[in-house]
This record gives sequence, C-alpha cells and structure tokens, in this order.
Amino acid sequence: MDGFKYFLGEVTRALRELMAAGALPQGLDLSRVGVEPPRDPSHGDLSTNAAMVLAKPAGKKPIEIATALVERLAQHPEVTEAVIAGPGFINLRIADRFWQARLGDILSAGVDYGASTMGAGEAVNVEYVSANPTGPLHLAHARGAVVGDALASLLDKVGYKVTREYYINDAGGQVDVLARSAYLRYGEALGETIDAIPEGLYPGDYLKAVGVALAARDGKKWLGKPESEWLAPIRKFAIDEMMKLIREDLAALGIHQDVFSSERALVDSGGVERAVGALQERGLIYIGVLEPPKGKTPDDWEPRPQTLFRASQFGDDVDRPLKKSDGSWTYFANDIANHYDKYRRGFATMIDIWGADHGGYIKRMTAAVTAITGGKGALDVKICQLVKLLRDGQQVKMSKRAGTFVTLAEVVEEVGRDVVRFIMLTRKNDAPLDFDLVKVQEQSRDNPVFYVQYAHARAHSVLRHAAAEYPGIGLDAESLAKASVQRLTDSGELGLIRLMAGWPRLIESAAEAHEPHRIAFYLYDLAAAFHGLWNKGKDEASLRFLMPDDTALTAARLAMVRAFAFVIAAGLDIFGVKPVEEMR
RNA sequence: GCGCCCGUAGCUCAGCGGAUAGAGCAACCGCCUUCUAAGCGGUAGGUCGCAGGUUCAAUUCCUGCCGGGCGCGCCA
Repeated sequence: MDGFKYFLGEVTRALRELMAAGALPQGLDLSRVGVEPPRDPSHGDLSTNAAMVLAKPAGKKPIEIATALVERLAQHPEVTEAVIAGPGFINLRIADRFWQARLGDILSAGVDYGASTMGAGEAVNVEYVSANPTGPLHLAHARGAVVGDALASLLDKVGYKVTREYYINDAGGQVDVLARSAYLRYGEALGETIDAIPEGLYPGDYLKAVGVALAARDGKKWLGKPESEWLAPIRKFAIDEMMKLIREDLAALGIHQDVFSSERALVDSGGVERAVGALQERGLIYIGVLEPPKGKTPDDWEPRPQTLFRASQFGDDVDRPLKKSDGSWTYFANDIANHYDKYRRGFATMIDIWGADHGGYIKRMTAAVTAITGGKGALDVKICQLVKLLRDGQQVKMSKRAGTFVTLAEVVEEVGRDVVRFIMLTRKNDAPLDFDLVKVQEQSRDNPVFYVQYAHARAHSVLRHAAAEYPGIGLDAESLAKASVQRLTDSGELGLIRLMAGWPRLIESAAEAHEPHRIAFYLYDLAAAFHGLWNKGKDEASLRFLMPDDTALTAARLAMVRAFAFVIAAGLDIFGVKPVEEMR
C-alpha cells in the first residue's frame, strides 16, 4: 500500500462527505488536493493543503474548511492527531502501527515494492544513444545511454509498456566519410602505405580492424576501383562493424535495446515521402523563402525558395526547411519520418534522449510530432549535458587528434559498470556532471555509489550474523513479516520506516517527471537513515539490530533490515546496478 | 541578434506552488583506541542572480534585465 495515496483517498472521502452533508458546495474539483510529508517532521507525519486549495472555489475561509475536515479526519482510527497550522494546513499524526504495517507490504513485495499500475500498460518509446555509427562510444554517450535506460526501467516499473530504441543514423554524409576512412584502412591492410589520414576522414585506430576484416572478406577486389563502385558496399560493411562495436560498448554497460531502427531503411522504404505527405495533407507544407538567421548569416547565404514545414504554428520560432539545395531531404525531414514511423508503430508517447548540442532542435521536433499526429502524439526530449571527466580533481583533456580520447569502454574497464551507471544518474539530466575517476571509487560518505552499496552490504551482513547467531529466527521475508514490528518505536526506526513508505510515492513522481535522478538522491537519503541507525546502536546498545536477550525484538529489527535491503535493491534495479551483499 | 539550459551556503549540488530553504564536502568544537564493517555528534554558514507580475501562498509559474553554457538553412 502507498500510505500517502491511502490518506489522500481518506482526505478525499472526508471532503466528499462534507459535500454530501452540505458543508461544502457540490462538485468541487479536488484534483489539486494533495497529501505529502511536511518538510519539518515536527509538524506531523502528513500534511494536506485541502483547505487552502478549496477555499476560493468553495467560497469559504480556509479555517472553516479545515475545521470541518479536521473533525472528520480525527475520527479515523489511524489518525492520532489532526491539527490546523499556519495559513490552513492540516497536519496529521499517524499511528505508529500504520507505518510499522508497511514493513509487511515491503516484505511481501520484495524488490517489486513500489511497482504500480500508473502507466496502465500504455506503450512508450524511449529512444536513446542513437550515436552515429562512425566509432566507439565515448563518455558523453554513456550518460544518455544510462539516463535513457534507467528512465525506461522506471516507466516499466510504474506500468508502462516500454520499448527501448536505437535509431541508427546510417543515411547521411558522415557514414560516407566512414566508408572512405575504412577504404583507406582497407588499402593499408593490403600493404599500401598511409602517410597521414587526409583532412576530413576519421583517423581513429579502431578502423584498422575494419580494413583488415574487409581485406579478409573481399581480398583486393576494390583496389584501384572508382569510389562509385565501392562506396555503398564498404559503407554497409563499415556501418555493420561500427554497430557491432557500439553494441559491445552498450553491453559493457549492461544496456540492451529492443529495437535498432535504420534511417537508411526508413528512407529507402519511402518513409520520408510518407511523413511529408501526411504533413502536406494537413496543409502544413509550402514553398517559401526564409530570412537568414539574424546576427549570423552564413557566407554563402542566398535567399531561395524551399520546401518548408509550418513549424511556427506549433510553437517553433520559424518554419523549417525539409529539403537541401540538391533536392535531397534534410536530416530534419528524415527525423520527422522516424517519429512518424514510431507513431505508426503504436507509440503516442515518445521520449528522446539527446546530447546538449542538439538542444536547438527540440522545438521543431516536438512541433513536428504534434503536427503530424494531429495532436494525438507527444514527444518529450530530455537533454543530457556534458560530462566533465576528472582524475583526482584534474580535468582529463580529451582530444581525438592528440589520441587522448577517452572511450566509454575504457572508463567501464577502469571503474566498473555499476559505478558508471550510478554516477551518471546523480545529477539532473540537464545539469553538467563531473565524473572523477578517483572519487567515484573512494570509500567515503561523499561517494554516493559506495555509500548506498555499503548500506545494502551492511544490511546483508546483519542478516548473515543473525543466521549464525539466531538459528531460531526464520530470515526469509515471509517469516520476518510475522515479527512483532510494533516493538520498533525508536524515532530512528520509525523515521527509516516512513522513508521506506515513501518509496512508491517517490517512484511515481520520478516517473511522471521523467527524472530518474531523483531515485539516486532518495537512495542516498535512505542509506543515510540506515547508517544513522547503525551508529546509534553503537552508542546505545539497546538499539542494536541483534539483541541477544530478546529474540522477538531482534526479529522485528531484522524485518526492518530485510525491508530496507529490498528497497535499496529495488532502486538499484531501476538503475541497472547490482546491489552488493559484501564490500571488498 | 534570436532560441534553449543554468544561476540556491566557501565548494559540489538537492528541493512534484506550500510553513523556519536542505544534504555532502570544506571550516570550527567535541567524542571514539571499538566493535555489527571503512568513524560519530554538534556549531556556524543564505537578500534562493536582480526587478516586476500572477497566487491565499513563489526558490518553484510568467515577463524584463544581469551573468555563464550550448545552438542557430544546404552536419547528423
């Protein structure tokens, strides 16, 4: 049970009763009524804004409504105190037994605790990474990868039917460059000498293997042939190799996407014509001339009539071109086709994870989705800011040219997949992130990965000790659920339990906001509460989890410890991080 | 020039329109030589960039400034 949701229901019920009794006008909109924990715990366990929110529509003073509401709520068997405070808040104190009973919920749900039906099985498409298939992933890609993957898990947890998608940009000029770079390495593999990689081609060593593999497959058949003959086949070969590489990088992070869609396949199958046609039918395409961008006119700017999409009707600043001067489609046109295709595959809700450098394209893309779906589809774009890589406080300079380019694989190799995943989620997606290769491996309180993992390991350590010292206590969740949890009365214990009771609420709000990072902060707070209890037990022996003379109390505390481990594990599970049971 | 993001304690950052704005680190003051496992407790530190507006209520929403980052037909 979500205790907060339960009491919101109780408050709503009381308000309906007041309406029925004529104390409040009929048909009030109760959607803005909320129940939440007060910021200051001394105000009670729960707080509702009902009286303040309803004062105006009901035409009554907040105090009047609050007084009537308090009278009803005070009768609830689990409410031990209901008082009016401040400008009209109603603060409720809830019986300890109500919170203690939540341990039973957690123990019976295990790591599924917090799962909900909020999404009602609605299909959601989360597209992330979608890097050009021209090389290995680097650290910036990792952030988008982790954020997208965690967000997908989060939405899955609250009942959406999630598809994880990678859109392969295999149709533009960059993959032609890849093909030419691979051709060069192919020649090299067959004994040709390369002095320097010509300007404009990819210099990376990772292409040497591609050249070797291509030579092994095709022998010398492309040597001395014109580009028009080898470009397409070598391009395909190189893209496939790059996607293998990228999938390996993603797998190293524990990321496995459901769908890899190809831009080229979409274009070849007429997807762009289909999408542009759909816009045309809605009268949203026209031929016109754009003004040059103010303050930054390109040198070769010339006013020219072009095919434009009426993006400005849907919140964008100007209308956007769909065709390049050579008559081919712009990337934007292709991307409209991509999103239209997703919509036609049954996704009304789409989420894209993009790098910060694409921020300028959000408006036009969301505009296009709204336009082409007639308002039935919606796109939410999450931008991932840059990751600054540090080593013990010193910035690691990255330059492709200087060969000091740090790949995702190298970072995973050095610090581990779980650390990368967790750290990437310790900041809001649109805030820059410092990633310090040394600090993330420190064993201290200011390293959140360690702190959270350690709490989980500590909980399991307690359970292991218990197994050795209290053979009479069943340590499985089912047995622990029968423990005398009413004996957990210390403020620290009840605080920890209340915090755990807030997990379902936290997870729903994080899912609603598409903000998985909130879970990281929650886990840190939860771990802090647990470590705090532990330390309290150091000073006061009566608060230790394992009480030699009191098996019943020990069982109750073990129930709490077990539940705690479940909640941490549930959170880490969404992050794709493996909870450790022992520190080494 | 325009658009988007950001501006909260010395530092790094939390904070679904709610009450006296929080955490970690650093600083200062104590405690712990012990056991359940990498220390613990406390103090201090703020005009939430500035100015308006909406609201019963604004750090939160809107507008305008200031400061920082990113982007700005024919790259993807």
